[in-house]
Amino acid sequence: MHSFQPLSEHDPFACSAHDHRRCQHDALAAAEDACRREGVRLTPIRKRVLELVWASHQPVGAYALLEQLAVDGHRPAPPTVYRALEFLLEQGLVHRIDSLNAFVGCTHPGERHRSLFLICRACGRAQELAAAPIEQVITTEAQRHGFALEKLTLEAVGLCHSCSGS
Amino acid sequence: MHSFQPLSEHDPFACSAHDHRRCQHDALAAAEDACRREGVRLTPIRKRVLELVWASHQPVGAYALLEQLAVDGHRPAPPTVYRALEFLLEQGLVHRIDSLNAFVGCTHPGERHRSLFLICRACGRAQELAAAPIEQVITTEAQRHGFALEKLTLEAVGLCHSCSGS
DNA sequence: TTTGCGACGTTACACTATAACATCGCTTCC
DNA sequence: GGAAGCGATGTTATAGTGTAACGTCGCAAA
Ligand SMILES: [Zn+2]
Ligand SMILES: [Zn+2]
Ligand SMILES: [Zn+2]
Ligand SMILES: [Zn+2]
Repeated sequence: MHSFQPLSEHDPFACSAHDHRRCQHDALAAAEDACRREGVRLTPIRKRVLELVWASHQPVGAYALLEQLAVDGHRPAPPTVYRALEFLLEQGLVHRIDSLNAFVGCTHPGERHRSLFLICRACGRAQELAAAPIEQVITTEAQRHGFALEKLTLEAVGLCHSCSGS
Repeated sequence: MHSFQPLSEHDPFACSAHDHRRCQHDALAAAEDACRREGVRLTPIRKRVLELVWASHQPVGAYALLEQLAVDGHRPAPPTVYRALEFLLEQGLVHRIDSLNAFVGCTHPGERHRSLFLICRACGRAQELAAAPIEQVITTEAQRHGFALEKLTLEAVGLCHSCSGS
């Protein structure tokens, strides 16, 4: 077996039709593995932030995370949660959604990848898709202009199948 | 002849190799046309903000615009510049770069289009490319997941040909 | 003249993010 | 053991981005 638990593939927009506890649990297990493998520390705060990010498929803002942490009894200051998020970003365990100033759990931790996010403006949920085909087109286009691509932000906003009533 | 002055096509990364006064002038002329055509008012403030956005090919933040406006003698409050930007966005005269919280002049005003932005992390300049081919791929991919796409954020960060020293 | 309306002024505030420095616990090295 | 180093977190303050709410002003329609 390889070292990462593959997260179960499912449709995050299928609201009640999936066992999200399992999403959350698997994500935490995969994160433990990834950190052990990388020799970095998934400290209690970092783990708790990741758990909160995985509370749903809706990207969540840093200050919303702070409020959730406050429920635990602590009331940490902003740098605490931003440092945890920075760590999780570096380890590829969460993604930042630029168009929302929010963070969402990565569904493919441990794999080098770029992502396209489908973000429903009604329910707020986001789905992460592998951007490989699009990445190829964009890389080619960039090269045509002599541009060396490093980072890519691909975010689509619209209506998911649940919210468009189909 | 059609009603929009087509903006001159050139490479915004070719630093000193283009007459940027002309970029700026043409953009303002095209904006005048577009607003007259739409029956909306390009007021002095709106026009001045657009002119400032077009001061370079570098996306510029709202508060940087405020500082520039202050040089004119006025010192408007934030809502003034945000309202101008909102108008310019609605009219398709500027774009917002989500990954930078900044605004840049549209090089294809009056045409329905989606854009891919190439953003150089060294010189800060951005180039707007027509995203039509990529848009097609993404729309198809979204439809496969029952997702009705409405808005698209496509932003690539890297090094432009001038800054990569070639 | 009155009414309505769009644009702008003004004040205050909400939300997002980081700089700078202190503390604490652990490991390493002597 | 004690000193030094270092990563993680605590703490305080502040920077940067964006909006709500309400008032004013000028113009045009009725
Ligand atoms: Zn789930
Ligand atoms: Zn939805
Ligand atoms: Zn130019
Ligand atoms: Zn450059």
